Amino acid sequence: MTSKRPTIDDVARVSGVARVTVSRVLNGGPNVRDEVRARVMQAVEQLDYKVNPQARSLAGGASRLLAFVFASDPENDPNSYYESALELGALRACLALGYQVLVQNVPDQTPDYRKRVLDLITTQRCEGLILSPPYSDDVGLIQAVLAQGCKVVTVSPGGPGRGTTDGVGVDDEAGGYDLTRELLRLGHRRFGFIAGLEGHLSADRRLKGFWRALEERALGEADCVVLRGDFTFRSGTHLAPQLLDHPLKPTALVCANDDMAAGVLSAAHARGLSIPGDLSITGFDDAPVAAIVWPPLTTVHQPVKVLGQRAVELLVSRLNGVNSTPEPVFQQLKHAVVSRQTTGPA
Amino acid sequence: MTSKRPTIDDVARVSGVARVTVSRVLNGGPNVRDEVRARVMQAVEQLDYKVNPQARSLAGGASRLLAFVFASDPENDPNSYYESALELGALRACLALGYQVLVQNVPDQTPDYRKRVLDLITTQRCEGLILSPPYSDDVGLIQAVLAQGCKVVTVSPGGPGRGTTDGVGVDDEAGGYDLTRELLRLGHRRFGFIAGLEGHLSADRRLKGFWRALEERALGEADCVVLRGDFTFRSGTHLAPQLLDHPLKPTALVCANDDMAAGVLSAAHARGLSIPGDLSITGFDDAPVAAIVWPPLTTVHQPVKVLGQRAVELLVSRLNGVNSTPEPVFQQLKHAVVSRQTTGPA
DNA sequence: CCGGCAATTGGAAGCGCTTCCATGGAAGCG
DNA sequence: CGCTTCCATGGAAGCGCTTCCAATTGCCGG
Repeated sequence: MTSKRPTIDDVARVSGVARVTVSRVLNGGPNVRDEVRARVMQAVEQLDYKVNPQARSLAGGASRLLAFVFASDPENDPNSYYESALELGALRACLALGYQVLVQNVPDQTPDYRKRVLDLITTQRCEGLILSPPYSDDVGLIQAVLAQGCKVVTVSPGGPGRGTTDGVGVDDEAGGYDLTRELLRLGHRRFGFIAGLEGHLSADRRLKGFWRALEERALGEADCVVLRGDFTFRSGTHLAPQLLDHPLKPTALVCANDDMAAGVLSAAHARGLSIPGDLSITGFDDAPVAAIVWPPLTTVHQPVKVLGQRAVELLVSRLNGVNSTPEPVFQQLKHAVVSRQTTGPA
Repeated sequence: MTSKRPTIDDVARVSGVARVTVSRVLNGGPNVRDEVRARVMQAVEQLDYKVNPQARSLAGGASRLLAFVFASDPENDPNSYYESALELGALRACLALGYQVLVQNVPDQTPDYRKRVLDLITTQRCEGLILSPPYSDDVGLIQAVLAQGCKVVTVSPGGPGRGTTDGVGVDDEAGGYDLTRELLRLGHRRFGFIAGLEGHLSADRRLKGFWRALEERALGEADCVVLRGDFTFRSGTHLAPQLLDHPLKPTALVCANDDMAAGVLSAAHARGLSIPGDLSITGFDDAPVAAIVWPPLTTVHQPVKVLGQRAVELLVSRLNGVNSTPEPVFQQLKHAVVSRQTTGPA
C-alpha cells in the first residue's frame, strides 16, 4: 500500500553520516557540529522522516506515554464536564510536549481497580499517571504506582494525596467559604448542603469551607442539613425533596457541584418554587450546565481545562528531570465565585 | 526501582520451550500441543508476564493503535456530550479488544487540519482512524488516509462519507421526519429551524427529514425560517430572537441538537414565554442536558456511546480481517423520539 | 518397510532505534 | 614536543518481540 516509511538509516545515508549521529541530532544531543546538524535536518525534511516511537521506546526504555485515569461509572452518563475538560487540557499539553496520553476509565467500585491502574504501567508501559478524584487521594494506590517507578500527578487532591506526590487544583475550601459568605451576606441563615461522593476529599473541602463561614457567624450544625449525592443531576433531583421538606426549612441549598445543583433546580421547578425568590441554589465548578439551566446558576468557577494542562506539564517536568525537587509540588490555581441568578436575598 | 519486568525469554526458560513457541501461544497460533500451551500459560501466570506492546509492534509491524479524531474548537468548551460519549464508547470497546485509542482534537478551521490527521498515521503509527463529523464526510481526507494504508470508520456520515468507507450512525433523516410528524400532529404549522454547522451533513439530514414531513402536509419553505448555528448553547441563545421576532411567528422551534435547543429554551425563558404553552422546542441527540433543562426537552434519542463502541468494533474487524467485504459497511442503529415537556399543542 | 506429508518445535534474522565504548584529531599544558 | 583532555563521530550490541525457514517427529499408503 504505502511505500515503506523512511528509517533513521535512510536519513543517515542521505546526509552522509552515521546512524548514531542522526539519533543525536534528533534528540538534541551535544557534540554535533552545526554544519552536520543542518545537513541531517535537511535530510529529515527531504525524506519526511518521522521517528518510530515504538522503536525509540524499545531501545531507549522511555515510552513517552502518560495515562489519564478517571472513575465515572461506565454504565452511567459519559464522563462529566469535569473529566472531559481535564482530559482536553491534558491532551493539548501532551500535543505540545510530544507525549501521548492514554485515557482510561477505571470505575472505582470495581474490586480490582488498583490492579487495573497498575496494569496500565506494566501492560502499556506508561511512564506517568494523571489521577483524578477520588484516586487523587488514594495514597495506597499512589504509593503502589510510585513504587513501580511510575510518576504520578494528582488533580484536585483533597488532603493525603497532597503530600504524597505532585498535584494541581484550586483551593476548594476557600471556594466553599467564599460562596457561603456571599449567601450569608444575602441574609441566609438556614442551609441545605448536598455533599459529593464519599472519598472525594476535594469536594469535602468545599463543605469544610462552608462550615468555617458559618462558624464565623456563630452558626453551626443545627443550621444546616447535610446530605451526600453522587455528583449527578439525578442525585440532585432525588435528594432535593428531603432538603425542601426538612423541618429546618432551609432558604439556600448549596451543592458540591453544578450537576447536582441543576438537579435541585429542576426539582424546585417541579414544585413550582420561584428561584431565587423562594430558594437560593448554588453549584460548584462553573460547568457549561451552570449557564444553561434557567435561571443560570450561581457557582464557583475553577479552570478545569487549565488544571489538566498543568497536570501534564508537571508530570513531564518530573519525567525529563526539569523538576527534581524532593518534596511534592502543589500548583494551586485561582477560583472565583460567579454570581448568576439562582441566588437572592433570603 | 522496579525489578525488571520479565520478558518472553524468561517465560520460555521457565516453561522449557523456545521463545518462538511462547510467542505462538501468546498469539493463539496453531500447532502447539495443549500440554505445552498449558505449561507456557502457567509460566506466564507465575511470572506475571505481559507482552511489551512496543516490541511487539516493532517486530510485527502492527501497532494496535487507533485514533479518535474530533473537531471541537479547543478554545471553547470541552468536547460536547456527543464527542465525550463517542469517545467513552470507543474506549470501552478498545479495552475489550486489546487495542489502544489515541484521542485527538483537530479543529477543522485550521488550514493544516488534513496534515494533522495524516500525521497521526505517520508519527504515531495508528492503524485505524475513527472520524467524527464533519470529518466523516470529508471524502478527500478519508481517501488520503486510506491511501496511507490506514483503515477508517466514520461516525454519522451524512452522505459522501457513506460510500467511501465503513461507518456507523442512526438514520438522521428519519429522526428529523419522526420528530416533525409529532409536531404536526400537535397542530404546529409555522416553524423555525436551527440547523447545524456547514459541512455537518448528518445534521443536515435532520433538516431534510423535517422538510419531507412538511411536504407531506403540503407545507413548504414559506412555512419555516431556517438559520444555521454551531451546535453550542450560545448559538441557540443568539439565534432565538431572530426566530421569535420573525414575521412568520413560528409556534415550534426545531434545533439540530440539544445544546442549541437548550439555548433557545433559555432565551425563551428570558422573554417570559411559557414553554410549551407559547412555544414548542425540540432538540436532537438526547444528551444529558435534555433532561436537565426545565422543562425537560423533547428530542430524538441516539445511542451515542454505542455508536463509539460499534465504530471500534467495525474498525478492528477490518484490521484483523474478520470483515473483508469489498464494499463499505454501514451499521445503522435505532433512533427514537423522546417526548418530554417542551412540546405541546400549537 | 520406506518415501512423503502434516503436525510441532526451534534457530536465526531482523523491526528501528538508543546506549555504551572506541576512535581519531584538535587543542591545551608544562 | 610529548602528554593529557576534549570534541565529534562511528561501530557494535541489543531492547523484546515476530516472522521466515529449517529440523524433528509420528503416521499414512504402497
